[in-house]
Amino acid sequence: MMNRESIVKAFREKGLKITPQRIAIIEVLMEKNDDHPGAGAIYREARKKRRSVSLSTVYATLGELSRRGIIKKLQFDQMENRYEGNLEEHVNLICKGCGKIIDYEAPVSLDPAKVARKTGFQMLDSRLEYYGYCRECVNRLKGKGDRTP
Amino acid sequence: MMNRESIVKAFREKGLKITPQRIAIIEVLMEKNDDHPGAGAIYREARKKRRSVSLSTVYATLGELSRRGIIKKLQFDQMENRYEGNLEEHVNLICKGCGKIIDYEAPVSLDPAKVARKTGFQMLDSRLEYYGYCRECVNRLKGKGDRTP
DNA sequence: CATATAATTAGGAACCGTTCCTGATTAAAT
DNA sequence: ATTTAATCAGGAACGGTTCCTAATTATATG
Repeated sequence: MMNRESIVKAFREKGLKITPQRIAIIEVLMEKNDDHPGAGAIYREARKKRRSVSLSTVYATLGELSRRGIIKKLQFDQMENRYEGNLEEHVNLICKGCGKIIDYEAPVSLDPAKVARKTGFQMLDSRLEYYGYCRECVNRLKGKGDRTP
Repeated sequence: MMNRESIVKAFREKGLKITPQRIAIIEVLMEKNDDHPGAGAIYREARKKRRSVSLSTVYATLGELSRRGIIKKLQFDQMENRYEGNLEEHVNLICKGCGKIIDYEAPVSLDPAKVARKTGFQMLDSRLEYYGYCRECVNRLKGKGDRTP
């Protein structure tokens, strides 16, 4: 995750304006990075810092950030999309119970050159996710007679 | 991918009824397995076999099949969800140009025991995807001056 | 084969996170 | 201070998916 100054600098260099709303959103992203927050949570947190932030501004800013590769957008169908600042290749462990997302560092990347040779496919970005239950949810579901949570 | 008979058998065993609509949907899934078709495509193909298939029946049947682990539902946000019969652990190479999904067999699985020991997370199912451009789209985008497609 | 019953079907309404659209506002450069 | 291009807020629109209901149908049983 970049720090606030480097993001502001990147914004200026791209010709993007530094607005109080964007500052608030960026701060939320950094403070809540471990939570992999969704647009809704970012909106609620950003409004605590500055009341005049609209949901469309949050979406616009998150779109700008992810389009420029400053953050990564994790897209889901059943669950709202989430955002993360950790751009290193890693596995996301996603809890089906509470939605928590845990970063797990592990060397599971494919060799792009080998993939291209075998299939002609040019890899750009990856999505490595395992779904299951986090420690807390496993404990919570135990004792309820739920053998296979 | 199971064959038609084994799916029909599994249906009977679960107490699910064998209807012409379901037969049509299952046949489409087997014939178009390599396409990783979405609900819309399955609906259109199934109607060719039997006119009296509704979209809601397609969704209901696909839901039944994936809930029972007979097929796997690949969920997306921007793209319609897709379904696949290949239940072996593999990587899906997903083309941003045309939506094609290529199955790539590679040993990229994590060790569930090690993950559980380090994080307490109980892994259930995985999602290993790489996004990029397939051979055809790379060729198509070349010559358009599009250096980085 | 007739009947009872539980399950499935068709069609449309509802859902909801996300995107799009507009006029009003604001930051940045000169 | 002025100009101009970009951003903001609010709400409408979107679209794949899910939910809902009455009508239909498959299956088991005698």
